[in-house]
This record gives sequence, C-alpha cells and structure tokens, in this order.
Amino acid sequence: MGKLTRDAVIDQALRIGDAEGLQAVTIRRLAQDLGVTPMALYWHFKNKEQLTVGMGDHLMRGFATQEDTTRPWNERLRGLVADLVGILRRHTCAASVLEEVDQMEVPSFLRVWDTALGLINQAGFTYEESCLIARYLLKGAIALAGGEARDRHRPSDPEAAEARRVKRLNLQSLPRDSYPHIVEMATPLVDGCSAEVYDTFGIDLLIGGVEVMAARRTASA
Amino acid sequence: MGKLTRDAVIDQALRIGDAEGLQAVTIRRLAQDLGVTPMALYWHFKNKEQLTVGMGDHLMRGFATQEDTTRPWNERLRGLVADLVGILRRHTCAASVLEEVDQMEVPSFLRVWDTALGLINQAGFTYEESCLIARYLLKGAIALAGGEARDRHRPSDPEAAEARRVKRLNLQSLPRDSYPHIVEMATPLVDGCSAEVYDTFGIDLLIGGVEVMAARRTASA
DNA sequence: ACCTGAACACCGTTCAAGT
DNA sequence: ACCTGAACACCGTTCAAGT
Repeated sequence: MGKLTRDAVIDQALRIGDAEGLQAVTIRRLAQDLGVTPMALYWHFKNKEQLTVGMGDHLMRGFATQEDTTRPWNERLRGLVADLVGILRRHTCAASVLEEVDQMEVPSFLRVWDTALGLINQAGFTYEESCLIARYLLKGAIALAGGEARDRHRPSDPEAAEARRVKRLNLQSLPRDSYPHIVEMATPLVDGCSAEVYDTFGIDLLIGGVEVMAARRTASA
Repeated sequence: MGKLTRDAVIDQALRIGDAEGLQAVTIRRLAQDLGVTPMALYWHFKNKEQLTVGMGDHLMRGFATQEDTTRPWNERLRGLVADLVGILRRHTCAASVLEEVDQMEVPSFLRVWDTALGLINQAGFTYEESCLIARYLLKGAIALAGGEARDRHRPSDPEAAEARRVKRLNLQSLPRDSYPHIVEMATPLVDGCSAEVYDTFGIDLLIGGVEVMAARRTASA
C-alpha cells in the first residue's frame, strides 16, 4: 500500500477541509480516511496545530508575486492582495486555516508578509505603522474572502442553500423600525456579492485606505 | 446558595475568557466554577454556541453610538468604529467571541450592523457594496483589536512576555536575504503598536478606505 | 524509521429521572 | 421550573511496544 507521507496527510486534510469545512478535519477522521491509526500521524506531525500549519504552508506554496520593481508600490501591493485573494478563492477552507493558525508560523505565508511589509514601508510609513497596515491588509483580504462570493454557492449544495434561505427569512422578519437597513438589505447580506463586485471593489477598498494614508503622510511632511 | 441564572453563567464565562482565553471557556469548566453539574447549563442555553452568542450579546449590550444626524456620514461612521474598538479593547476575549460566532446571530451586534449599513448606504453606495463595506469595516475593526496594543501587555503576565520574546527571536533568526523586512521589523511585529498609533491610525485607515471609494463614486457619476 | 494498542484526560450533548 | 446521574460519541495526546 502507499506509504503514509506528510504530503499525503496534508492533501487529504485539505480535501476534507474544502468539502466539509475545517472543523471536520480531525486527527481521527484523517487517520480513518488514510487507513491508518490516529497515532501514526504523530510521527509526521508534532501535534494538530503543526498539521494545520502544514495545510497553510501547502496552500501558500504556490504564492509568488512577480516582483516587477519598476512599477509603483501601490500597484505592486494591489497585485499581492489580488494574488492572495485568488488563492483563498480557489480553496474553500484556506481562509479558515489562516484564521486558525498563527500566520507567522506558516513559512510560505511569511513571504507574503515580507513583501507586503517592504512595499508598505517603501511608501513612507514608519515601522510601527507598516506592521499595523500589513496586518490590516492581510487580515482584510482574508475577511473579504471569508464572506463567500455568490458564484461560490454551488447549486450542488442544496443544504447550504436552505440554510441561507432560513437566515434571510430571519433577518427579514426583524422589527423594521429597529433594524430598517438589515431588513432592506437582507438578500445581499446573506447571499454575498458577485465575484465582479468582489474583485473590482473589495480590493480597491483595501488598497484605497493605504493609498490615502500614504498621501496624507507626504502631504503633511 | 445563589440560584444559577443565565447572566451568572455569562458573567463567569466572560471572566474565564478574559483571563485565560476563549478556548478555556468550556461547559464543564463553567459548571465546576459555578458549583453545578454540566447539564444544568443546558437548561439556560440550548447549546454551547448559544452560550457564546450570549457572551457576545452581553458584550455589545453597552454599545450605543449617539446618533447625531447633523454630522456627516463619515464622522458618524468613524464614531461607530471607535466605539466598537473601545469595547473590544476593554474585554480581552471580545474579539475572539465575535470571530467565533455568526455575528448576525448576536442581537445587540445587529444594531451595530444596522447603523453601519445605514451610514454607508447614505454615502451613495449600492446595497451590494454597502454589505461588502460593512463587513470589511466590522471585521477590520475586530482584526485590528485582535492584534493587541502594546499597553495591553500587562507586566503581570510574565508567561506571555516570554512567549513574545521567543517569537521575536524566531523572526530575527530568519534568513536575512529571504525575509529582510520581517527581520528588520521583528520587534514592532510581535509587540504590536502603541495605543496612540492604534487609535489615530488604525481607525483612520479603515475609514479612509471607505471615504476614498465614496469620493471616486461621486466623481465618476 | 515508521506504525500500533491501550490508555488518559478531556470535550459537548441526550435522556430519563429526581425535587 | 430547575437540576442531577449515567451514558454516548466524540476529541487530542502520551507512552511503551512492535516491526
């Protein structure tokens, strides 16, 4: 039989995570799927946290923004965020993984942090500010990706569709005088936005904040 | 002895959560602290999720931004975010609670959502955009509050200080040529930023993004 | 080097039963 | 109405032992 390898474990973990959510990824479930004892996994991973770190590392391994140093910092920063969002979009459980683990423990994600820090610092911010902005940007991208775009509701999942229907009805039946806007926007709230809005708008929003702060900085200097 | 009441449970849950982190809040631990059987809690809460929702609701109960409708939308939006950050700052576990539960299930947090949606929509955004922005803003505030400000490192916690020291050393011992900026900024990265930077900068950053998008919108219209 | 068996110390939750 | 006892089905993890 195929030997149990670190990568095989991570592959299966991602498969489960994408299909059933990260909370379905347990040591015991994983072992069962791989036809092995739970304790076998402890040979390849120190503990479950390291498994999750491994998942994150695997996900971010493909991340490589081309460093075209001729372009201005804000365009390059936008490219970085767009690439990150792209990965998060392709794997359903990617956002949860990065929320669960300490991002600084994921080697391949450190490359994202480093290039982000460099670009932001280059824009004229102090070290302290750069750290704050980088965290805001990366967490922001994850937060945006966490709220699924409409296209990701695959019709093949009637269970989730039903859950959304219930949720929408709950919001719509709130008292109109206390929660007028929630009642009004119940549908876009639970359905999320289209991928186009997501791309052109969500990323602009994140980068726009950084740009305007940079502009204020040089204006007052 | 004092009867077991819903509020008593939530109070104790918040006490544990603030002192030892949200993961230390378990049904069984809670029951033990309250001198009662674990199953007793199920009379007051349907399940653990509802307990966490209760914690979130309790935390956000004190939230009431004065609705000074004479001020422009962006100032009012800034006030809302500042108030939210204020609450998250006062309770160590507040951010974790709001990350864990479905925010839309927390009644008192729905008031935050509603006023945010109203103000954003008033700025001229579509429904879809408003939902996206509101999520970005609220999640962004939580993300910022999640990374602790320097002042919150109480000297009374030498264990956490030691953990930060180890973390900083780990970052500093990364290869300088692959991670130049992380090595350079290791200290502000693990220590977080000062409360002043946090307030004046972090919130400006969030609001700035919304303002600039609103400006672009009316400019192209 | 790589995996198993048995065991430990936890979880959340249900359900019938007590008062 | 409010709480308990006993039990179920899960967790992650350790440690000695097998090959």
